Amino acid sequence: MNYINLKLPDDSIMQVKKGTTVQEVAYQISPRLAKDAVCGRYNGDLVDLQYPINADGTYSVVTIDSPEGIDVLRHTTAHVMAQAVLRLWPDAKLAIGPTIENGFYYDFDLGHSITPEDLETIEAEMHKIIADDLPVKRFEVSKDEAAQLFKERNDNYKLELIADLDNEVSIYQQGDFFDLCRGPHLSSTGRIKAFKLLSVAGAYWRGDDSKPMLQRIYGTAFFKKSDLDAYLKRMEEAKKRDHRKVGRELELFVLLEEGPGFPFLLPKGMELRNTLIDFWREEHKKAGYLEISTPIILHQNLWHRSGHWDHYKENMYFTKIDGEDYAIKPMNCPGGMLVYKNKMHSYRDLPLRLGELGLVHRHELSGVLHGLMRVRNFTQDDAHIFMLPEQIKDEITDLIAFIDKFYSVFGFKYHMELSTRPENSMGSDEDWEVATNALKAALEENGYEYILNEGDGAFYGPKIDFHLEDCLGRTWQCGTIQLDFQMPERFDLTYVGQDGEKHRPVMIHRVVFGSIERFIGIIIEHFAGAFPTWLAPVQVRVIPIAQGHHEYATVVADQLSGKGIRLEIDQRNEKLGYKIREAQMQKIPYMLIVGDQEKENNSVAVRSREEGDLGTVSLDEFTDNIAEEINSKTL
RNA sequence: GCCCUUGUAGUUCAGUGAUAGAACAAUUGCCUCGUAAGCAAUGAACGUAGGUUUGAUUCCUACCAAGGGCUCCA
Repeated sequence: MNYINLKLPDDSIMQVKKGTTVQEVAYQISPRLAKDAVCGRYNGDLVDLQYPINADGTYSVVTIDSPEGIDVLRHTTAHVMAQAVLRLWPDAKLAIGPTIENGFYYDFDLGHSITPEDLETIEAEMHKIIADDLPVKRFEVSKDEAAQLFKERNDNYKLELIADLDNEVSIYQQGDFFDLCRGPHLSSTGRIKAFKLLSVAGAYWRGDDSKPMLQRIYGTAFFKKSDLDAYLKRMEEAKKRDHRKVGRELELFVLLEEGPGFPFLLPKGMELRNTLIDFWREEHKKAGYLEISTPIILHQNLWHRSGHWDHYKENMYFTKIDGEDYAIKPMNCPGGMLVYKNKMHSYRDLPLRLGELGLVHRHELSGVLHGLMRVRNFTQDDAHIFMLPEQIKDEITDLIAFIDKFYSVFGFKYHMELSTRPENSMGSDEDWEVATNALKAALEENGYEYILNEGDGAFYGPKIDFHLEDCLGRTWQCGTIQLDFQMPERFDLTYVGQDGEKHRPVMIHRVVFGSIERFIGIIIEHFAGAFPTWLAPVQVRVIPIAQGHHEYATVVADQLSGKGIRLEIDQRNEKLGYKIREAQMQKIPYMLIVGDQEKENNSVAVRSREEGDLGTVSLDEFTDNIAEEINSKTL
């Protein structure tokens, strides 16, 4: 009898008979482990439970509570869904069916348009397949054999996939269904306990808009019903704080048919925006920035010169003035270049930091517009920093700390990504290398962790992007630092060095919020509309109990607004409970209830949005407290 | 831009081949009120343009807009 040695995760060696399956090994370690086993990891590769181990190697069990385990479950669920779809519509052709972050999808090509109602029918069919507890089997075949199989099913998508593969191809089969798949899979369909089909959507074959449009069904699956329910509940939560819904309810902004992708900010949204901008200006002044403003419409020659005509034309809007061609700016940089060129600069002036809250317009495809998150015009909190080459690293180091300061105020966590040279870009390889290395050095020498995105840079230079994470764990790209050797070259920017000669400065483009509008959308969802007091468009609502208290309410209001506090008085002829409910729904941080007692003692009864009735304090005390809260930007 | 779904009052949602209904909001009146909805009355809508039909908000077509999706490779 042959024995083999398996190295387990705790570095111990286990001896088993040659040919023992992954499942059996797990059972020998512990029956409990075998019960929770989804598949195994043998010599680093994921393998099915039925996989027989024939040689020494490392071994570990993948269980239902690991990310890989859930992935396998979802993958098998995708196969079951494909099987159900084929039973219902035998002429369907299968494209791809991978797992994604929170579930899976499968793309189909079929004549019938799948409707949301069909999802229930498909689910019912899937439940039958699960109830039958069909064993899932793996076969390894040659490419030609595989091609033969899918030719019979007339499935040109799979044939295309097979053509791209190496010699050995694996097929998974359950009942009458088989699919091309790398695996691994659950051992049988009965192990699927909790799944749900979520939506149908169109998707191009291989994401290419010149290829046929397929029908994609999204779904998700979990090992426990309670996990599925928790996931669905989290989705509901996210829906409740959707910035489009909250923005309407709190009267922050609107999007109208008259301006698709062009948001209107309402008075309260404008308060929010102005508060953000005040904060931005204050910090930028402290950090040595000067502020400029450049025109929205500029002559087309400028855009030829900047390279936008060649690289960004598709996203730009154009207009004619006095017979000349003009363009509406999609970016602020060319205007910034002209400001720099307006006078001579000495090396002593550098780094020169020019900030601009610039309104840019970009033509985005109609199908991608989304609330404030994806729009056709937005305000960038831009800045262009001109400096000596030897100042790059320090400047970037300072910038990272600067951006960090902003995000901390909102309680956002974030991570950074470094993007390198894309196709269709400008400049020499050497410039790109120098620029990329400077960014890398600033990150690495300061001990920052980052993700590398090859080929994802801007057309004029590499960049560091900041992805912040909101309270639901979703990430949003906001800040970015982009190094640019091209623009100074194209605009022939110079400074006079110590030697009295002209030299070429290096430039950084950077934003902190990214788009002010989008940042507003993000914080709406992050705070679910319940903004910290310093940001809240209305910080206090004074609520007189009855009409006899209106006069004192005005006294209270005058004192507070004298300190710059934003407030409203609710003088409607309604009951106290009614007014409180409404203020509560408007998520106003503080309600000040004033009646006879308060009037007598020059006090206010404070009710907080979060904690309810806080009791009575003197008007002066409340004024001091809230001023301090606003000043410190307490979360 | 492309695919699917959806457009009814300020908002959320009913509904019908012939008279379009509710709740909340708004306005007005009554109640003068102590911590999440007092009572009543009133005004207010079928996205746009064609077509089918005796008759269309409803069925059909086009357009406009909104929602989901179009990177995550068997």
